[in-house]
Amino acid sequence: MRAQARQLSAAADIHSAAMNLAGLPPAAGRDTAFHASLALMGAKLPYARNQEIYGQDEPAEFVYRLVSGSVRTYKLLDDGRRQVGAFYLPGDIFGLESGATHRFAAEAIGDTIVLAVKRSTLAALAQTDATIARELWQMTARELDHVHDQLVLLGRSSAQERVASFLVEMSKRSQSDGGFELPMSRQDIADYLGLTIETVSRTLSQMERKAFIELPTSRKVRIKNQAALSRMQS
Amino acid sequence: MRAQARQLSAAADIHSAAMNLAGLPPAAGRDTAFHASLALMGAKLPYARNQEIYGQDEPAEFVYRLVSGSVRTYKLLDDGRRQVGAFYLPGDIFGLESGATHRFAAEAIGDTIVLAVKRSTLAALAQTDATIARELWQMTARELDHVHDQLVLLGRSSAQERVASFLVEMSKRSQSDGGFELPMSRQDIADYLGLTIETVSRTLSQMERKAFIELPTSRKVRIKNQAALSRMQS
DNA sequence: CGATCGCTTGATTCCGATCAACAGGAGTGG
DNA sequence: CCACTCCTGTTGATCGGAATCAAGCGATCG
Repeated sequence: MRAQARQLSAAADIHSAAMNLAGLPPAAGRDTAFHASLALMGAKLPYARNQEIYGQDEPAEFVYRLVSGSVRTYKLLDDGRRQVGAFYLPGDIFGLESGATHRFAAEAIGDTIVLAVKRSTLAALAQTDATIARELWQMTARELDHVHDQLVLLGRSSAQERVASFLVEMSKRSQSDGGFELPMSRQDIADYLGLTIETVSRTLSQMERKAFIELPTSRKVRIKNQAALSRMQS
Repeated sequence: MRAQARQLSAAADIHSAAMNLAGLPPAAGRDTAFHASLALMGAKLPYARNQEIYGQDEPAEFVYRLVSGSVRTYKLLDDGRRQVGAFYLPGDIFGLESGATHRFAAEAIGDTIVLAVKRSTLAALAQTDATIARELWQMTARELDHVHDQLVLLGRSSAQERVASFLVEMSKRSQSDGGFELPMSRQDIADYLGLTIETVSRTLSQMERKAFIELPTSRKVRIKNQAALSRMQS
């Protein structure tokens, strides 16, 4: 994070606001005043595969908008067990905290570019602009909704249901026609769903055997029977 | 909820602001401007044991502060599986949503009294008062933190770890010296921890046999070895 | 071309679920 | 007051789904 801080200052100097706006994919509900502000104020930062963006319990200095690549957030237990909190795809905001520190660590899954904005800047904006304040709140509330769904998944669902839900979620978020790419490994998926890699792998194979999905490569998924998959979610 | 709406209007007429402020137990971090406003504007509402306060996906018209009794929020799956999202104790706020509807249902566990405040009132306040806006956001963020911990519990912890965490959490929140009361049933605990009643019961018995806790009655817990319990949490 | 990494598949184990029985209260009505 | 039922919780026996242990298979890369 020390090296990153240096990078950030450099990037802020180099990139103009206009440049930072470029290349962002359109996404529903994302063309808000808040998002616009983010783009105007942010500095582009590159992260390599598996590089830490911030650590658990680190001061939350920046908020991030994912430009390209993908990100996972997670908590680690002493004995190495890991719980992935969320995956972020291009256009997503992450690292937004109301408190002082990040409760989850964040890592780039593949090579990734993010737009980083100082939290203090947003806080100042929110102080005078009720719209910004509301959008910050809504963003946290949306995360809460998502994690609430995850609760049901982890607490009361079978392996099949978890994997089905995961595929449906990823499919939706990738607005893909004819298959989508999974940026994360089987281990990432397992740690997200509270399963083991073996169970995830087996369940996917099983779904392929039933012709609900197709796996041209291990990272590429094509849903062949959306209805069946949706029914599996429960 | 139809009957309750009538009750609310009546209560708002009857109870004065001063009356509503009475009898609230002091709680850390709760003497905020927001809480004060809540008390001033709220109407007291009584709910009987197991009575619904609001349903899942119902419009979020009110925000609640628990005066006495206790509340559980939960999601229900088609086949009857239930995931309890949280338990609320006197002094806690619940039912706060940023979106239009409640994502979890809420029920009184025992006989309960709540203070209900119109969401629109808070929204109006937040529009002009950045402090209120920030407190609403923080409240949602605190829920998010809690649910994040719950994620790790449900995704990556053993039955023993879950029950130990639950006891430690309840103990803290009940600021009890010499044991505390569990307002909720074994089924409630099981649905909160993603376990079955049998497993919860067995695990508690086991902890009692190891002399980590004492169970004078099934609803009363006394922690005899805090250190051991904390170590079990993982 | 050997080595490593990510993934899949098979065999076995084990933790928690399920099925089942029973005990202790609380509430009800005779 | 007792007899009854209902409800909640505990405990035992068995089962099953996912974890664990283990092996092997490409693909990628130095």
